[in-house]
Amino acid sequence: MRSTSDHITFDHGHLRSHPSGVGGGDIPCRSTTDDHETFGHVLRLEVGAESMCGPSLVNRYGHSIVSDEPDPAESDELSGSGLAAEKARRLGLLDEMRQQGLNPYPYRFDRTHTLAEVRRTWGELEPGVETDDAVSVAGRIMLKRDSGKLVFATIRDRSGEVQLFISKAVVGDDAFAAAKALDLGDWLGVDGTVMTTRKGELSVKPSELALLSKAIRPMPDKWHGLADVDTRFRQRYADLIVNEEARRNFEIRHETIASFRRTLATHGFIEVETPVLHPEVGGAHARPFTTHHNTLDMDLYLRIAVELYLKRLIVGGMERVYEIARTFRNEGVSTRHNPEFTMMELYQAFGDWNEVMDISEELITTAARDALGTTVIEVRGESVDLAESWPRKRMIDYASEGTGVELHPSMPLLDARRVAADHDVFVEDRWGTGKIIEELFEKTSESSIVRPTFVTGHPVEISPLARVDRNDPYLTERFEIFVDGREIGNGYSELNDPVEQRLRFEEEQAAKEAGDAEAGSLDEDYLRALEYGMPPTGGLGIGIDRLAMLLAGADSIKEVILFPTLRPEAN
RNA sequence: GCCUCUCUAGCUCAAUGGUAGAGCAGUGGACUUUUAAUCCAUUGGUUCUGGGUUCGAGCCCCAGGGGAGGCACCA
Repeated sequence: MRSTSDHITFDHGHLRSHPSGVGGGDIPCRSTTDDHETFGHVLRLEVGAESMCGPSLVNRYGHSIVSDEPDPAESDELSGSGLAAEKARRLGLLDEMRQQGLNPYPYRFDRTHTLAEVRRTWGELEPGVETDDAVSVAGRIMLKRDSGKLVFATIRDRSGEVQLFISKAVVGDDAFAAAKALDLGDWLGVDGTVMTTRKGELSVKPSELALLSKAIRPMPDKWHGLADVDTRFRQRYADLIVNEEARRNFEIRHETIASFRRTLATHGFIEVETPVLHPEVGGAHARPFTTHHNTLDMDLYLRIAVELYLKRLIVGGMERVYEIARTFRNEGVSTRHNPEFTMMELYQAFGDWNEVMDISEELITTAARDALGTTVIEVRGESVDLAESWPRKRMIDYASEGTGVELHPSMPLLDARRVAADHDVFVEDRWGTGKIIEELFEKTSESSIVRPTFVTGHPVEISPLARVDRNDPYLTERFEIFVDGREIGNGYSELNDPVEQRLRFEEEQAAKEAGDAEAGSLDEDYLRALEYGMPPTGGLGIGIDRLAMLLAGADSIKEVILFPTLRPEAN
C-alpha cells in the first residue's frame, strides 16, 4: 500500500523554482562539476520524477537517494573489482546521476519500432547508407565496442537485436561521455535515424539516448553465456538474458499453448477453470500434496488431475470443455517430472476414443506447425513427420511381442506372475494380471517407441474411469500417446454408467486400503453427477511440458518450465 | 530414497600434493565504421562448508550442503 507520506519526498514547486537546465530545459539540478557532466545529456527526464535535488533525501525504505556522503568510488569497497566492488561502482554512478537530479530509473519510454520492425523495414539497406528515417527504439545493451569517437552498442529487445552507432560528433561531448559510461546490461531508449555502416551493419544512429534502467549487477559472460545449470534454473532471468536457447524453448512452449487454444476454439471447445484444491483425490494414479484450510478446518489436496470436474461439466451440458491445468503430484523429480506441471484436458460429448485420437493428432501436429513452422521433428536422430498418421497398437500386443508370450488380462494371475518373473519385473501381491501386463509393456516396449503412437486397450484394472472395450470385456477403450519413449497423452471413451463407476471406485478404495498410496478415493459427488446422466463422451489429457520438450528438443523438463522446483539456495 | 559425477574470480574455464592462473566483464590509456572490435597497462580469490592426513591440500580421506545424470516412483 503506497501512501504519499512515506514515499519519496519531493514537490513540484521545488522543481519549478529551478531555472531550466541547459540541455532543453528538462534537467532541473545540473551539477557544474566536470565529473557530473558525464550524465548531463543522457537522460530524458520526466517532470516531477527527478526533482529530488536537495541533500540527503530518503525514500520509504530508508535508502538515501541523494546524499552528501563521500562518493562510494572512494570507499574501501571499490578498491577491488569483485562483485561487491562492481556493484559499488555502479551504485556510485547512480548517486552521481541523482546528484544531478537525473533519474536512472525513469517511468516510461515511447518507442516507435521494435528492433525486429527496424530490421524488417530497413533490412535491405545497402552498406554505407544514411537515412533521415527517425525511430525510437529500446533495449538492453548486450555488447559494446568503444572506438575513439564512436561507440557501437548492440541492444536487444524481445524481438531482436540492432546496433547503435553512437557518434561523438552527433550527440555532443557530454552525452558521448555518458554513453561511454554505460554498462552491459543497462536498458536504453534511443531516438535516432536508421543507417548502415560501411560493412552493411544495420544501425540506429542516436540523436538522443536515455538510460531506462541501470543494471547494478554485471551480466554473465557475453560470449559463453550462463552454463551452470543450477544458476540457469535458479536465476532464470539471467538465463533468459544471455541464452538464446532458453528464450527459444519458452517461445515454443508459448506457441504450443496458444496453438492448442486456437485449435480447440475452432472445434467449439470452451475453456474452463476448476478447483485446484480438491477435497478428494481422483482422476489419476498419483500421490497428492496435502494442505489445510484453517477457517473451514478442512484438509485439502492439490489436484492431481482435472478429469472428474470437467466431466461434471459434461453432465451439466457444456458438451465441449477443456482446461489448461497446473497439476501437482508429490512424487519424484527427474528429467521428465516436475512436482507441478501443466496438463491440457478436454472432454467432448457424443464422442468416443476415436474422435479423441483424431483431435490429439490435430492438436499436436498443428502445434508443431505453429511453434516450429514444420511438422517434421528430430527424435533420437530420426526424422519424424508428425503429420503422418499415427500408428495404433494394443498394449497387450506390445507386451506379448516383448515377452514372447501371448498375454491377456483374462489369463490366470499365476501365469502372469511367472512371465513377470522371467523378465525381472517386480510384482506387488495385490496386482492383478492387468497391472502386470502394463508393467511388462513398460519394461519391454515403452522406451523403444520413437514416433508418435497410440498404445491402446489398457486392461480394465488400471483404467478405473475408462469405458470397457465394446469388443473385449477385459480391456478398455483407452489409449496413451507415446513419443520418444515418453507418455505425453492419455485418453478414452469415458465411463458414464454410474453403477459400474461405483464398483470401479470400490475396487480402487480396496487397493488404497491395501496400501496403494496412489489409488484414488470414492468420490460420492462425482457419482451423484453421473446419476444425472452423462452423455457418451471422449476425454483426453496431454502433458504440455512434455509436448514442449518434444517440440523444443529439450532433454529435461526443467528446460521448458520457467521456474522448476528446486531446493532452496544454500546459505 | 539409492548409485555415479560435479562445485575454483561476477561469468566461462585452467592449475603432478609445492607461491591459485587465463579469457570475458571491470578500471586507466589509444583509436570516427566496429561487430565476441583491437592494442597497452591493471584491480579482483572463504578454491561450496566443516573436520582430518601431510613439512605442505584447490588436489588425498571423512562428514555435510547445492546441482546434474542414472535407478526407483510417476505423467
